Amino acid sequence: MPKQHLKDPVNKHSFFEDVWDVARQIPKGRVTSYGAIANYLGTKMSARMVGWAMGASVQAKPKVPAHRVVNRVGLLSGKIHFGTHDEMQKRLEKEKIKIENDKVVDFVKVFWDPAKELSL
DNA sequence: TAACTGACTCGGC
DNA sequence: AGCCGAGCCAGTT
Repeated sequence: MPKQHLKDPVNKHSFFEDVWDVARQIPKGRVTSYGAIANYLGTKMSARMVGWAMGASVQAKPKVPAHRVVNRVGLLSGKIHFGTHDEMQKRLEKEKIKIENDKVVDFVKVFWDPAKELSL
């Protein structure tokens, strides 16, 4: 993870802020994918950076619901980055999102696409 | 400085 | 239907 450099990516408008801004708009009880966010930002090929930005979301001032962001198949690929591998699942279940075998049940139903929801 | 890695995704075989 | 390789951006080694 990035050390505290002189210029904090948090205060600086960057790709991170955009990702976090979108992630913060994810409705409760819904989830989205890294690719969906990347696509909304216009960099669909860089879905990796979205996930990487999520890793940096811990330093985001307004907390970012990173637990609502999963990979394209609804797999909780980033659960290990929540301290304990149960944290992400617990948070999702708290929002009435069922998790089965580290996957989001009814992923299609709870899926929230920023490119469609926010471009209205 | 160059090479590797990663909370991803898509297309080809 | 499942496995493999390529592209992406930034930070780390």
